Amino acid sequence: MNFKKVFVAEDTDSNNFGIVAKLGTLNIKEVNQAQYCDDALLKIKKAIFDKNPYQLLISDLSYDNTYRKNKITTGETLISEVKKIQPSIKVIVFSVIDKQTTIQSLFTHQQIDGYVCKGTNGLKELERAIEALNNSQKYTCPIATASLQQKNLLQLNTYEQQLLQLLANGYKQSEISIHFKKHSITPNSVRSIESCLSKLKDDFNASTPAQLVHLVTSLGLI
Amino acid sequence: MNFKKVFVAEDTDSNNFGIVAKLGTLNIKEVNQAQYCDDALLKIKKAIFDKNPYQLLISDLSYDNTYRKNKITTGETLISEVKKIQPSIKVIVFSVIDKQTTIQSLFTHQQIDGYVCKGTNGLKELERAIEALNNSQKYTCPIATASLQQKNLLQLNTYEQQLLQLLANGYKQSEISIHFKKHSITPNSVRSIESCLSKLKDDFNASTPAQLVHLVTSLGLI
DNA sequence: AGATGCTCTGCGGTTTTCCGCAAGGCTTTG
DNA sequence: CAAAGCCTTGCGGAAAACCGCAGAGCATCT
Repeated sequence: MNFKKVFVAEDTDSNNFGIVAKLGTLNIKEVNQAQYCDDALLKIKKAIFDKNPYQLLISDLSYDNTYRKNKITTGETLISEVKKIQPSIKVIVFSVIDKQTTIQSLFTHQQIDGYVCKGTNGLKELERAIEALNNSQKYTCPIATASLQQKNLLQLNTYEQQLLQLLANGYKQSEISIHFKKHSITPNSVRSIESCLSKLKDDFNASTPAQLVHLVTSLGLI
Repeated sequence: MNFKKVFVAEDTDSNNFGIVAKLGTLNIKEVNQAQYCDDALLKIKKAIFDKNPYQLLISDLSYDNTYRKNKITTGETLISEVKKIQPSIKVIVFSVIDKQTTIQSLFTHQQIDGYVCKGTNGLKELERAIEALNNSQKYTCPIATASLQQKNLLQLNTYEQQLLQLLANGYKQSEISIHFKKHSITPNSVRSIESCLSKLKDDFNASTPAQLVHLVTSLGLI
């Protein structure tokens, strides 16, 4: 089976134009696009209604919603909504994000069929992904694969994330303790919070709370 | 004067393809491109040597240098090097970055002619920029203009940047003091460092050093 | 020259963080 | 059931950060 009708959801017009132009060279008859998730969903709905649905959705993850109020604001939500009305559609995510957790979550929770990182060879990888899907295979580009395979040493559980988030928001250890008690999150003694932070500083090779927060912030872990 | 020969330096192929395709629709005869700064400089040199130089350079700012060792790694350096060998060339920067300091610095130190932020309407803005340059005007897209016009309340001087950088790198106040003394940066007493941090926390509405570091990190100020 | 204002600096006391220690609770193991 | 192991918690002392105060140094103004 070869894709004949593909939809591209991507807000940045230079990227959008580039993807659509590339798909034009791949013997795909019909390529349409939207720069907003709401538009994308509408057009995909319309195609179903017209009994000529899209076979493949290529979607970005983050969208600029500054100048328009959109119901759907992220690629993940768009994919979820599209799958509700058309479960059979194939989905490739095309994004700059190469975070292990993000990619994993999309394959697990949204059952996407491919993940390609934008970059120097993004379009070439996208072409490979489409080929793979044509052969009923899933596809992850090399960068995404590398990310998925790396040992997740630097990953935070929910408790650690909450703790660091509060720390980053200016809470003192004693205030974090109070907050945890109020929300029944355990352990919640000041001593335990101290220990956890001490362990995290060890893990991340940080010598101060400030450095720890700097690291997890730049790594996008909180 | 209308541009006949334009060079595009942009590492992400989907963007690159999009820009080149767009320029193709704008009655520009010759458009060439590179995905690495070193290549870009080489090709621009070659064009001068062939007595058929480029009239306009459209360049990104950040380049992926993971899989190749390049001499020139940033757009700013590329522009600087290109201007050395061809001062008359016009330059438009096309980047996602919308930070006031970055944009200002490029107009001041590199004498660029236009700045366009990638985004929903990036390509349209790029077209306007080219038009403006054709009329011997400089151009900044609306997003960049907005960024330039906003009061720079949240901006750091060199001293503050250095201080916060050290803090983010795990230095204690006493260690920062020692470091400043070693590098003859004043004021360098622990008390002065305390005061400066206290003032910064006030400015940024932060109650702990950790929160302060979180804020300046997410705002991209360090 | 003296008065004024400013920043930088050191001191001392309070608050917060850090860290080892030991008691209590819970589960696992023999 | 007791022994062992692990986690949680509180305590106490050391280290670091915080903050007001006052003196020193320097430039400006009268």
